[in-house]
Amino acid sequence: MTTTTLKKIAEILGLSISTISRALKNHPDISEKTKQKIVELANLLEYEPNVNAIHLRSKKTNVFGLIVPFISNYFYDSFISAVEEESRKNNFSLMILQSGDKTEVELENIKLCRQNRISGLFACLSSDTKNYDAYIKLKDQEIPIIFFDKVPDEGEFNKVTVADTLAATLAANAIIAKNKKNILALFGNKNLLITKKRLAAFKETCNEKLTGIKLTTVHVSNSAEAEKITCKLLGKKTDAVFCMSDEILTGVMKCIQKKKLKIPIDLSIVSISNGFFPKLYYPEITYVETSGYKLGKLAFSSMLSCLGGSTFMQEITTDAVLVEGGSL
Amino acid sequence: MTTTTLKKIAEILGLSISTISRALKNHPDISEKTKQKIVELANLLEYEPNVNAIHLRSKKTNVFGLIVPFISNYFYDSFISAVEEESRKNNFSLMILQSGDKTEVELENIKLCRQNRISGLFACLSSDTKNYDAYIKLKDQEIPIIFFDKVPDEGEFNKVTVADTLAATLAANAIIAKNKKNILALFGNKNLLITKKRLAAFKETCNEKLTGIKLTTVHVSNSAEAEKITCKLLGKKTDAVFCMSDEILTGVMKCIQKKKLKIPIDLSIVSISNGFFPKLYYPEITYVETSGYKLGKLAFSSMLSCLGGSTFMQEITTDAVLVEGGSL
DNA sequence: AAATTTTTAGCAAACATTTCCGCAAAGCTT
DNA sequence: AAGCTTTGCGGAAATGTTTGCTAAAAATTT
Repeated sequence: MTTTTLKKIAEILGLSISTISRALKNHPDISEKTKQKIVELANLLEYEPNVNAIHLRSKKTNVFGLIVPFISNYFYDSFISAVEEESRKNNFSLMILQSGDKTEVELENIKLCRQNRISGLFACLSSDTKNYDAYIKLKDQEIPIIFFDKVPDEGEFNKVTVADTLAATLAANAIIAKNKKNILALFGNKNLLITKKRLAAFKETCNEKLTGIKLTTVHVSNSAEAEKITCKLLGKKTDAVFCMSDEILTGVMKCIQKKKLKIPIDLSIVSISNGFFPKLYYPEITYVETSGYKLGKLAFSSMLSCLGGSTFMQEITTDAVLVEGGSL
Repeated sequence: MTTTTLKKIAEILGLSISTISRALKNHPDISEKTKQKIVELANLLEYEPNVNAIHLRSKKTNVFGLIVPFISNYFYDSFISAVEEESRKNNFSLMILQSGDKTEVELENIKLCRQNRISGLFACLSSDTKNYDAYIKLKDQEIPIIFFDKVPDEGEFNKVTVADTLAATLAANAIIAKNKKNILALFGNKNLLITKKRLAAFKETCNEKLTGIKLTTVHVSNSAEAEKITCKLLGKKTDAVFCMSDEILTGVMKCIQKKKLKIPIDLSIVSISNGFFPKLYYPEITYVETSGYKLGKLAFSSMLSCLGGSTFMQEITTDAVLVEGGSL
């Protein structure tokens, strides 16, 4: 079965290609009678416009690129989910690429995006990406870029991020409000902006001198390490543990189960999270929600305003709210 | 900055477009000297072939469609991850679409795929999709389809599935080997083929008459329901719980935590799983691994052989192995 | 009835690429 | 040196769509 094209319809109806094209776009130049005939046949033959031809002619692809360290991830999959939803609603396609958190693959992905003449790019940096030339090149070609989550720490870019400072502050305040005095706080990769922000805000809010709190902070690079270090550092007097992320939370909770500690009697737990993992435990973990899904929606609307002509570069932040579980 | 095209290079060098095209493809017709000159300039101008033009001409897009109920899911995201990896390695692009487990959206997605003239489709059915006409239409257009996970229960299609029967059998055998006599087994949506297979195999392996096992089976539709029903049905004598999926496992485990049961002393747990969630708990849950990642790799190689000309329709199954945790 | 406007539809170019032909010049064989 | 082959490159068509321009036919106004 050959696919239906404008040409084919034109030949059958003895009309010109341009007439068919106009009729299907409801152009006023074509009479109602002709239009009807054409639309009918097009439906019958299940005509689908060839996007490649359209893109070629219009020099617009209506395809977005999306680069993410890993698809299979607590946070990114919900971000992707949101962007996919919006893309479909707005007649865009989505090309999703994962970098494996490696700069070299990230660069390769950017190249792929350029080859595909994407209309815009959603990008999350790999942990060790420090050079933004490839992105600047895209900008020079007037391809809008929305950075999310892990964003460049310098340069004029559009960024959407979760409310790192606010989230950490809310978490710390919640802990302080419960009069906890000996806090173990676990953070991720210390090079990441996201870590720096959360750490700074948490520390400042605890303000040890003022509150009389003893705060122990530590950096871990994955869940297993979080488990190990928690088991090691958890002292008799520790009365609260703060987890910067879901990955850390899962490690900490494994240690808690191992030590058979009663939450929240023996110990309080508070996390910053997307919201899924805290609900896995009983009692459910109290957390500050930073939603990947919301961030995705935000990123998309940001993209649309870029396409709409806005050249205003800014960093937008989602909100963060404390969700009470039973762990505090 | 305008983008570089063959035409542009041709004009600068005073050569014809076809010469440029051939040179960049290392065609023997072009002399080494000319080739070198052309390649040099192309690199300098950062020439990237326009995929739309290529696809238009070749009538091949090298784009795969992938339809999945949800991106943000225990299983599918690892499947997607594998397919994305392979696609990139093999110079294909991937268009990922989620159906929200709704047949109507699934149909819309298929339409999108047709519009984009995809070279092949990876599809997972929505729970209540019973009509395969849209897929048959694709097949008629000679677009290969690889169904995965939730596959049609009739018709000539390519399917890749996890080893449902084997997995359930392995799990049951592991439980029997430990001499458990009173098993609670939780299964998902009873309309799904995957559920039917696992249920049948599990039941058969337990063979109550022969083994003297008391088996209680129940269907739940989500994690919360799994939790509730476990809390309700878990009797004093129950010595093992089987979970058909990760989603069910998380619900069951929440109940376990609530009841403060000691695993595996008070109760044994065995699950069929992708492998991530069992490692969240302490002790880690013993599970039969059915990897979404492996399934993705399998689906992709299946797709490649379809593109290679194989018209042989078959159902392929990944293997399944028991991974010992400490819950049995 | 002639002139003008409106309606309706076709022509052709352009988007970037590939590839089948064709053709001239150079090299080769007798 | 006449015929033959090889080398190196260009012309043009084709892929499916859109759109500015043009033009015939119909409807309307003088």
